[in-house]
Amino acid sequence: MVARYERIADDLREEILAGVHPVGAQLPSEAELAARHRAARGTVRQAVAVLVAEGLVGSRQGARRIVLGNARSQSFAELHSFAQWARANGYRFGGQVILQRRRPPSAVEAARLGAEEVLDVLRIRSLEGEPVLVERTAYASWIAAAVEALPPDCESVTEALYDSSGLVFAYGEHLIDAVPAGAQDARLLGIRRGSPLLRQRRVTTTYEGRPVECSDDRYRAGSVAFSIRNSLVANPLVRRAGDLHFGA
Amino acid sequence: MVARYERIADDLREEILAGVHPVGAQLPSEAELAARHRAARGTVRQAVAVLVAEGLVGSRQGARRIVLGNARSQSFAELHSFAQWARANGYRFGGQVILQRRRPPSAVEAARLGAEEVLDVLRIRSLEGEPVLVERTAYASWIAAAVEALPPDCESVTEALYDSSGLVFAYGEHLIDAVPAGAQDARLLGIRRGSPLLRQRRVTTTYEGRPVECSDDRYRAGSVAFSIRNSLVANPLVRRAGDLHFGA
DNA sequence: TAGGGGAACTTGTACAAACAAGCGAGCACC
DNA sequence: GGTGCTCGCTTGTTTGTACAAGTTCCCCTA
Repeated sequence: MVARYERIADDLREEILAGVHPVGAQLPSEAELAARHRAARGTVRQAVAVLVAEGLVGSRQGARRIVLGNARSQSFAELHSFAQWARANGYRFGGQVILQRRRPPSAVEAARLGAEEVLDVLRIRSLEGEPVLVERTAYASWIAAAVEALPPDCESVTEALYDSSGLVFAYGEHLIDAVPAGAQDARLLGIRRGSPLLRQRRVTTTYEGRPVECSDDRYRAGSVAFSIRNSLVANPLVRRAGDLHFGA
Repeated sequence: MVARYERIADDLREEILAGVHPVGAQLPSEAELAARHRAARGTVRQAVAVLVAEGLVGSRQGARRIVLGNARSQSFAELHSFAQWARANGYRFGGQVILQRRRPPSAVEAARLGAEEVLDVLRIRSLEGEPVLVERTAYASWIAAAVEALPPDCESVTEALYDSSGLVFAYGEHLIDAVPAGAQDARLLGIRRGSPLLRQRRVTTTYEGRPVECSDDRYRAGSVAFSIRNSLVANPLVRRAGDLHFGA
């Protein structure tokens, strides 16, 4: 059973992606959408809020909403799971465990995962036949056994862990920066040492807030980029119009 | 006049940051919060939604909300404006225009800005006295004159343009990846050619959806990282495949 | 013609009420 | 002991109403 507002949001999104509402155009008013879908205004507002959060639509008090983009920007799953992202975008991809062992956690890992022992896994991932990603993940000990049970060439660890243990990765914190390739990175990716890599460090937790893994993913430059669409609305500027008449 | 739900959200955020609700702990129920603040449940829900969107709090049906983090994540202003980010974090910073000229737009810029001519500005930015950022921005012609009127060592272009023209950067689309430093990058940042740089390309528009600028910012590795906190429910960040013609 | 004043429209905030759906703890039963 | 079930609590969805606040555009006036 999908919620009413989700169906309305889906309808609207589809219209936007189909070009019914081109970029820069105005969306129908809440009242009109409410009438069209025979829903209360609150429900329509909830639907539009979804699109605003996705960055597809811009909204400000008093003016009609406008269309900001027409590309589907997608979900947590894509950001978290290389496999889900690659599959959703129709890429050929693969993965291979290079090294896997239990060891005591580093100071950072101990603080993040709160574990006495972690399962350290080194994976290499490929896209369209080319190696693009070196993944170093430390799993909390309570999930280690399930990870060890996976085949070394497991395509999607996220999905495999869900199937085998019902584990759901629900929240993540990500740090993105650039680093030069180390000796091991260079060998695994087939590039020169010191080449630029896009690094994504993350900590993932379950719904209950229990930390699951702590990972350091390094992408070959040019293979992958991160995209963000955002707006002032979520974090309003402190200044207000009115300075306008006096300022310069 | 601040909205009621914003005050409630601020209160809650403050409590979380102060450690009243430590990471992993449960938040008071909506009913309790409503009683405490003498507000309707809907208002409280709106307040909590803010924190959920910020990634501070996790929420799922049936269970009490839990605290996910105790650090504020990046705001739009911080992501958009180097100066505002640096100031908010208490860093010493500076800026200097290296080159500024009008020129015809590239194909990409023409498509994104819809202009016949752009103002091309090359800026270098420093943090704690060290040069960390090379900024190449193409401004749409309708704002070019205002940009040219700014002093070459203008600290915050965003704020200066707001003061002089009432211009507000409202929406942004950002692409983040890693690239090797070119000859000019290397010279300006005082690093070796080929060193890793964290690149943030962005297009910014006004409230009306009118494109203002198209920029290519390159950070020295190690100087800056982007941080994102997300959940299964909502997240703003998306991964994109390489070979990225910007915005296509 | 330029500018001010409104009126109509549109989104934002707040309250109240009701039901649906999921979670967790405790209880009874085997 | 453990398994399954029920019940109360909590969050999710939906509707309705009222007012506040900002935008847009037309019309009237100077």
